[in-house]
Formats: sequence, C-alpha cells, structure tokens
Amino acid sequence: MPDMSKNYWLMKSEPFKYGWDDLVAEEEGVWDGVRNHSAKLNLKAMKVGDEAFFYHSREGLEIVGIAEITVEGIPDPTDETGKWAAVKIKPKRKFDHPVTLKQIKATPELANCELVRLSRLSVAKITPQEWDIICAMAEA
DNA sequence: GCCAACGTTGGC
DNA sequence: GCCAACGTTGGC
Repeated sequence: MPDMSKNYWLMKSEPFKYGWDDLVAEEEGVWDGVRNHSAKLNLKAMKVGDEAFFYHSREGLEIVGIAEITVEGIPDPTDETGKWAAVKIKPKRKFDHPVTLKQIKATPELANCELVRLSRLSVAKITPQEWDIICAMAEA
C-alpha cells in the first residue's frame, strides 16, 4: 500500500551517464543538471522522505529501483546562475524484476502516467495508485 | 540513426 | 507578442 503522506516521483537517467549502480556506489547522490522548468517544479516540490522510481532512459528503458529523497531544495551545484534546483537521493531498494516501459505501456492503468504522456520530462510525478501498481509489477 | 515532441531563441 | 527555426531529448 502506498503511504499517502508522501509524494512519489520518477527520475530518469541515462545509465551510461549516471545509473543505478553509480548511485549505489556513491551511497548518496546529488540529482542535478535538470534544465527543464516542469522538471524543476517537481524537484522543488520534493520533500525529504519522498520516494522516487529510478528509471534508465535511452538504454534499458526500465525502472530499476527506488530511491529516497534525503535532502530537499538545494541549489544545483552545476548551475552558475542559481536558478536551478536539485535534491539529494539515496538508493532504497533495487527491484528484483525491473519494470520496463513496454510493460507500463501495456498496462491500461498506467497508460496515462506522465512517464508515457510526457516522455521528455526528466522528473515526473507518480500518483500513489500508479506507484502501487508498478511496485506490484516489480514483485512479479 | 531517425524522427516526433517539446522547449528555447530571435527576428519582426 | 507571435511564430519560424533550431536544438535537445528519448523511444524506436
């Protein structure tokens, strides 16, 4: 069951740039480099304790695990203008069975999620219902 | 590698 | 303030 007291997200990364294994190796990573205003709004809305799916884009095309927000609302260290935001995350759980984009698209309840609708958005919001469904798929 | 979707830029 | 051109992202 999803915890209604927190928000759920999906963060995309290209595994050859920064993948799940890199986050695990670092133990805690800064999620920076976002240069999209919609994604920035999502980043700013994140709270410590929120959970996020970690999605591999371009290669893999699957949700590989869950990360947790450890620090919220920090300035993006890669940004000199001070306009962009970042958060820190840590790996929480790796999925036994990664959930692929294909599976998500084939699931009617998930067909309207931001990941599918706004394919270019690097930080997407996930509803508690969608969260629940995807977690269940990762167990199967 | 191609192309669709979307954001940004710049001329008017 | 509009819109065409261009660049980037990301699925295929």
